[in-house]
Amino acid sequence: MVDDEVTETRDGPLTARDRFDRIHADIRNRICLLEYQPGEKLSEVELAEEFGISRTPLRRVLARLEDEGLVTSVHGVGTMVTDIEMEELAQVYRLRKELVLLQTSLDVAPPDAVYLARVEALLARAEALKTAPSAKAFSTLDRDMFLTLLELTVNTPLRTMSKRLYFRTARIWLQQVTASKIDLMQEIEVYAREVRDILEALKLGDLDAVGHMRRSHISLSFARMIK
Amino acid sequence: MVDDEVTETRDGPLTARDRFDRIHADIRNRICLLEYQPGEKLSEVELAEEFGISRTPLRRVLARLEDEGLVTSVHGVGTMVTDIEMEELAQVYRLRKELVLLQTSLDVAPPDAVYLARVEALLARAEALKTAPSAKAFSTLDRDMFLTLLELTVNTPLRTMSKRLYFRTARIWLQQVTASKIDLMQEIEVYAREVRDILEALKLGDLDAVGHMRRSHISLSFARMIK
DNA sequence: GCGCCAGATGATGTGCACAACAGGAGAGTG
DNA sequence: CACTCTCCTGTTGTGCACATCATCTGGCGC
Repeated sequence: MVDDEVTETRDGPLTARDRFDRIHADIRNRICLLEYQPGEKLSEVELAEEFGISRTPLRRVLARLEDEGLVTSVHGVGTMVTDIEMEELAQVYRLRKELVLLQTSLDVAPPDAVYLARVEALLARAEALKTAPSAKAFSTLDRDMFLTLLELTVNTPLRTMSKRLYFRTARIWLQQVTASKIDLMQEIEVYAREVRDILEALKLGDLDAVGHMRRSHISLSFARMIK
Repeated sequence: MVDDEVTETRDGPLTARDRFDRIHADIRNRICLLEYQPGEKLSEVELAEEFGISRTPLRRVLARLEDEGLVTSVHGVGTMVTDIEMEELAQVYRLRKELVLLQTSLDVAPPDAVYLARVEALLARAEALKTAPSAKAFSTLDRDMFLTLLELTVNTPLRTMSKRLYFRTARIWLQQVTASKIDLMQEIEVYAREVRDILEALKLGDLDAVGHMRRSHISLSFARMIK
């Protein structure tokens, strides 16, 4: 139930946990952005050197990534980035379709003006992608959008589990785009429209509509992905 | 997404992961059965000696328990069993009420005769509790019942998250009983009736009814607990 | 030439000593 | 007597050397 996001750069000295969270989020992003491809071997010693620590604390990070299903370690072989089987991908998406409804119905915190402004900024980023398309930038935007919409609920366990599920499969979409199995421009168009719709519903205070729209988006996204 | 349950005692030599899962489930059970009270300090060296390993692998177990919210480690102070605040307890229960519906509607595996027999055995254990009431035995039965009903869905992520949530708050009920804030005999009566109802619905193949019954049971259980 | 086994190699897993840190006890001072 | 500073003790966090394991390679027997 521990929030695994790096909250802010504090004034005090960096504690061990701060380093841990930082490195964990860092490696997780690399995996989600396909900088580490599925099947690729991660060297503990190399990563430890890069982050300026020893293997011991790094192994704790890898252990957590393994719990989250992003890597698997095999004694004597190595630590490899996991691939995702079709069946599990489908299971994750089916579950996410249900959880997204809860995110706008369970312990919701109504959005204020500041929040709406942040979503508007995200919409601007989506629009900007049209003129400068980039798969990585898209992935990053989608992640930020996801985390922002997750703030609508204050239910901590729901947040934690939704996050785990999201990061578990976030790289698949990017993988499909890279393999040219999804048309990037079309995907960006669709996404911008979706963000506009969500923003509209947020302004009207219709969170139920937000939930069901997101649910259909996830469903359609999955359908396009396995097409 | 890794299944953290000890599946079976294999013939081959115990691998590191087997030991890890075993020790993890062991300590988790102790916490859930209040053998380690909330706030109690767990000594890494003592636990390591007890399990016949060094601190290094044991710390990995504790790290996972910390991720699951069962303990917290503070540098220079110690590793303490967490307490659960009222607000978080409520959040967990609200979420569990929703997830339990999914467990009988998302990727369900219809129960067969063998499965029904297992539930019947659980019912027998519930009935037996009436003549030999025991809070710990009740807790253990509730856990086994939970894990058994969880098999109704084959959605792995749903299973994993439901389990995490369950074990996060499993000890609270036992705590309330120990503090005599809940009447054990009455609780056992109610529970046996619930199991009978669930078994009935299972035999009829009405999984939807099972889900909604469980949902109401969770809701009522929470209401009795905070009374 | 073919098959098999021993050794080399490189990876993760473990044990251990030490560093870093928080909290308490006790002496010293006003 | 109250307060504070310092040292001491116990705990978690880290670095490092070694154990354990899987894989590959090369030589040996046939």
